[in-house]
Amino acid sequence: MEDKGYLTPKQEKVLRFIRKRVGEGLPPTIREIGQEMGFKSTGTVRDYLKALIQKGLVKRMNNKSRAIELAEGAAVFNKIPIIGTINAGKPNLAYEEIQGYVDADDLFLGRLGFNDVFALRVKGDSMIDAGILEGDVAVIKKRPDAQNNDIVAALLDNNEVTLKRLRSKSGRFYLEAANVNYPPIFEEFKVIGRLITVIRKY
Amino acid sequence: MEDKGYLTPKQEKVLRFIRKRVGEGLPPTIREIGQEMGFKSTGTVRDYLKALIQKGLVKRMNNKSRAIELAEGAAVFNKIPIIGTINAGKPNLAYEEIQGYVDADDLFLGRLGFNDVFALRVKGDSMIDAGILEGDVAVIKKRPDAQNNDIVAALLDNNEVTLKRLRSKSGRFYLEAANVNYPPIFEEFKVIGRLITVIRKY
DNA sequence: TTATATACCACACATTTGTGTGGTATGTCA
DNA sequence: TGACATACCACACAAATGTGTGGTATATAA
Repeated sequence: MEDKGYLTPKQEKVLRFIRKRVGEGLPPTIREIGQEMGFKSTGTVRDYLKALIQKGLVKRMNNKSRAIELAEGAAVFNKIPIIGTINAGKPNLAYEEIQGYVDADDLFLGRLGFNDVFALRVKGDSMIDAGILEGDVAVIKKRPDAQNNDIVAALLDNNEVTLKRLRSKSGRFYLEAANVNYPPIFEEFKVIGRLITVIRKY
Repeated sequence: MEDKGYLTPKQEKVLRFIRKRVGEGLPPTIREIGQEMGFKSTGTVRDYLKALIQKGLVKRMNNKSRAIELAEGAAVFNKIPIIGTINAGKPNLAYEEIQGYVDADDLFLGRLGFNDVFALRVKGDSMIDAGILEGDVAVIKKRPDAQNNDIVAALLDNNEVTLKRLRSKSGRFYLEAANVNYPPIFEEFKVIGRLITVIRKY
């Protein structure tokens, strides 16, 4: 199960094909894989699938057509390359040095359930020193284990929501803006969720 | 084809089920749809599919199992609710006032092709005043129509990449950091792409 | 009344698809 | 040499799945 080990070139090619097809919305049949790979026997494809299952990259359901699922680590659709780390301070990285790939979905939400997640569009500048600007989308995970120093969405007494950093001083929690022009909030509040992602589109 | 018109409640339910299954990676068979809907005949399901195809919401390939595709406008997986606008300045919005939904994929990349897009992880603090922090993922669209004031990924003479704001002064382009501690860059450079999205995970 | 449309069911049939058994050829290890 | 693994092929069979024809019941319009 955990023996991901090395994949042979052909095993990799099979996996890539499965990924592509799953990404397109229609997993391949055994014969379709065989055709893609140039195999003339369904048995051969099954051997490859067995190997991929063995290595924990793929799951299957029996007696169901196209029922091929990418296992945890292999579910990488919507891949975009990460071409290294850009240095926003002093440039220091060569171009086109692809470090790997990220799954767009993964990058966005990770493997959270979508049920506990919602998004808010940020208005105002009270979190500007934390790099959160007006217009950004703040993705919040509900009922989380929010801790001191986390940025949280909080419900205030007047039934309004605000995004602030959760702080505690001498045992008491309060909300702190990331902007010196805004005073801390000491009134009653309830933490709705914790900020897990910020997305900004230009 | 364009007669989306209204869907009957059952047609909507069928469409929802297809969406769900496609989102899960395995489109349903005709019989699976029938079972979900309580239909006892495959013919009934085919009538419904025909209606959905007629209305331009679904596409199919013949003689292929599970070959149901969501047409353009219907492909909305990964929906997360937007519960209004959060005010990071002064709280002013009621909780649970769902404004609508966004498609996670859409939020992330919009409807761009993935081919011209890549990501960089930001290092350093030269763009901090633009709300771009160390560790953020910068999504770049290649060979774009970069204009003055756009934030761009630029290739410098020494073959290194940097993220800066593109500026022009008296007809000449240069790169400007968003941090007073960094001087503008006047040396030779080539714009690789334009910053379209910033993602930060906490 | 007839005609037409909607909303289903029954069921036979063809095709697609998955399963299972067994085979050949090649190479490696002992 | 024998034992074993890898990498394939052939092919029969069963199960899943899509297709096609025709039926019933209900409502609506002409």
